[in-house]
Amino acid sequence: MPNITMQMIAEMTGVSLKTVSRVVNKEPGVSPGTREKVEAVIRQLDYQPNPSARGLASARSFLIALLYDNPSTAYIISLQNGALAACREHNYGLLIDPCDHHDEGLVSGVKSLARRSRVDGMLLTPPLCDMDELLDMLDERGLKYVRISPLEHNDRSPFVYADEFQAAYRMTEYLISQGHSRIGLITGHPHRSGTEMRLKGYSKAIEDTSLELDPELIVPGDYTFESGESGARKLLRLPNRPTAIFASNDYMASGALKVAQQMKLRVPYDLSVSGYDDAPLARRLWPRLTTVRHPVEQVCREAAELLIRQLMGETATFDPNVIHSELVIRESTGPLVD
Amino acid sequence: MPNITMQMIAEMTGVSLKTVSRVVNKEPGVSPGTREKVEAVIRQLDYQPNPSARGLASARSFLIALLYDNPSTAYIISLQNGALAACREHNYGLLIDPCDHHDEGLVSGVKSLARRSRVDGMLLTPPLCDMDELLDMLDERGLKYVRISPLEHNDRSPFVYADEFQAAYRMTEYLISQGHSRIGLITGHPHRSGTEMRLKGYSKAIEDTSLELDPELIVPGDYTFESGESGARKLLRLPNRPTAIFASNDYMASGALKVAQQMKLRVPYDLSVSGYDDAPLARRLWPRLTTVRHPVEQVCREAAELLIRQLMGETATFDPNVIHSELVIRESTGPLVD
DNA sequence: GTCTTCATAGACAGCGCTGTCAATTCGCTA
DNA sequence: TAGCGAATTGACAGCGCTGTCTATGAAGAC
Repeated sequence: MPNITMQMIAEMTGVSLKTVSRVVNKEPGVSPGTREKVEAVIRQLDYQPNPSARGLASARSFLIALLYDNPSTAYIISLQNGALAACREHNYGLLIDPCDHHDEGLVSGVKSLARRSRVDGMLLTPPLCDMDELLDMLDERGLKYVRISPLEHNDRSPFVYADEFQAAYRMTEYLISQGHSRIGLITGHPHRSGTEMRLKGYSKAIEDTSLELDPELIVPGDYTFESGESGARKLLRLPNRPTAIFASNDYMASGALKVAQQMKLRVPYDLSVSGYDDAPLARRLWPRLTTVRHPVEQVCREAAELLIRQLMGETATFDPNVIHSELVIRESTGPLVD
Repeated sequence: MPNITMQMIAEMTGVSLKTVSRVVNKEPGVSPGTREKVEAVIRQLDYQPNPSARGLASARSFLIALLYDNPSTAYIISLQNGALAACREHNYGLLIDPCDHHDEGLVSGVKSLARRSRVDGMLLTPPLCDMDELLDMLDERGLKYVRISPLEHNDRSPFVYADEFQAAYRMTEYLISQGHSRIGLITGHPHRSGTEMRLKGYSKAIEDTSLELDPELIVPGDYTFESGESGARKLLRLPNRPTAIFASNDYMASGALKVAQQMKLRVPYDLSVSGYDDAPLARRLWPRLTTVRHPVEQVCREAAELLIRQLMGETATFDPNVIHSELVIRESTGPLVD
């Protein structure tokens, strides 16, 4: 059985090729009656347009690329799932491309990808979305792109991010509501997006509740398990140690958990520990981590939607696209219990 | 600057369009001199053939799909990286498609993907590679596919797998060499590939060392953390408890670790625990897990190579493609110490 | 020197669609 | 009832390649 073509649909319906094309692409200028007739035949034969022919004739590929450089597999998979959802909806293809932002050849590598694959647009994730060199190249080539959780909320291109400030604020507020007045914070990697927003959310919540914002209680981390350990150790050795630790991600929180266990502190009775991201790990630890569900998938989905809509001709919107995060309360936090 | 086309290369070199095409596709029938001249111009202009045009003219898409249905993000990413490596080498595109093998519409979903995207071939991962219905559909449509770690090593299609039998054998042998004579095994999910090979490797190693193969020491698991916990609990409550536990994957090993800690058993001094897969988790636990590095990436890379070579016209090879695994000795195993 | 053979090269017709522009029809108005 | 603009439809020329077939020229056989 040969593949079904537009020509065949046209002949069967008794209209011209072009009219079928109009129906398939939901273009205007087709009477409702004709449209319906054509659609019926299309459904009946389960016609699928040939992407190569479409691409050749219209000088587009109906492909977008997702560029990432992140060590966390769970994060990448979430991104992908989000992007895939949007792609499926609009019948776009998704090409994935792992990058290394330390690589000198990154920009030329991406350029070469763009030339080879002829993708119509790109989704840039941290830290790639903050590399000016890369953005310059894309601008130069006229490639559309959407940034995901960029550090800079400028209007260089559309971008999407989660309300990490607000989420951190609410987490801190929650810990305070559990009776904690000395809450330690282990910050994230200084050059990563989110780090600052999480810190600011924490600080603002402390201030708003007129607790003391003790700089001793804020220790640096870098999102690794090890930095969580050392951060927690530092906090727990303080003369007046905190009764709760808010780690800026779940890996660091699990490091904190380990230290607490080593110091014979019972979590949550002697110490509350909370994380951020709701990584799979958060549910596997014991006690399970109270954390923030970082809506990575939705953020990426929204970004892909935005990109595709732009490619389909909508004018770019530079409104901030904020996705809402959610607190996940589990067993690693609670009031102090003797 | 308009895009460079074959026509332009042809004009610049003073040869015909078709000759350039021959050079680009490394077809025979071009004299070395001409070939070199054309290649020089191609390099100079950094010409990249238009995939849509190629696809349209040759009725191929130069795209392959990777289908997966697996909860482990690390596993998926490894698969992807392997497939991507092969694709990059041969200038193929990779489309990824997460599936749900419980979904009734799976087969028709994949069919629809194939029709929409026109992929030239597919990479099937467990458990999809063992769904006869799916394979039937692919055969019917004439789509080439390569199976990754299938349960059945038949010659329905080429397939690639890792030497899990051998790896489990060597792990068991290693534990015996550390002085353990009662080694518990927590098996994997009964319907998953690998499970049986790991079990058989264990059994054979025990027999070959003329130790007693005690059925009490083999407890069922299903690759989840929880089943690791309950399996370990069962083993450690045995009157004559094992001094080493070999869990069929790292999640279950981490469950065993937790139980050991709860029972105040010092790992590895009172109990050795080993896993399988070398998941990221294995390095994050304390003590770090002795495990087997499951060469997922290489397996998938090999599979993609095989598929692409087939698509490029090589006749299918049904030789078993076995990829070698490696033992990773860390701190969770060792001889007993009082 | 002619004839065959082979390696090399080019001409040409699409692949299945979209964009442009021209043709046709329809609903009204005057 | 002619006339007009808007809505609807279709004809046609490519998009940039590949596959098929034919042309050219040089080498070798006789």
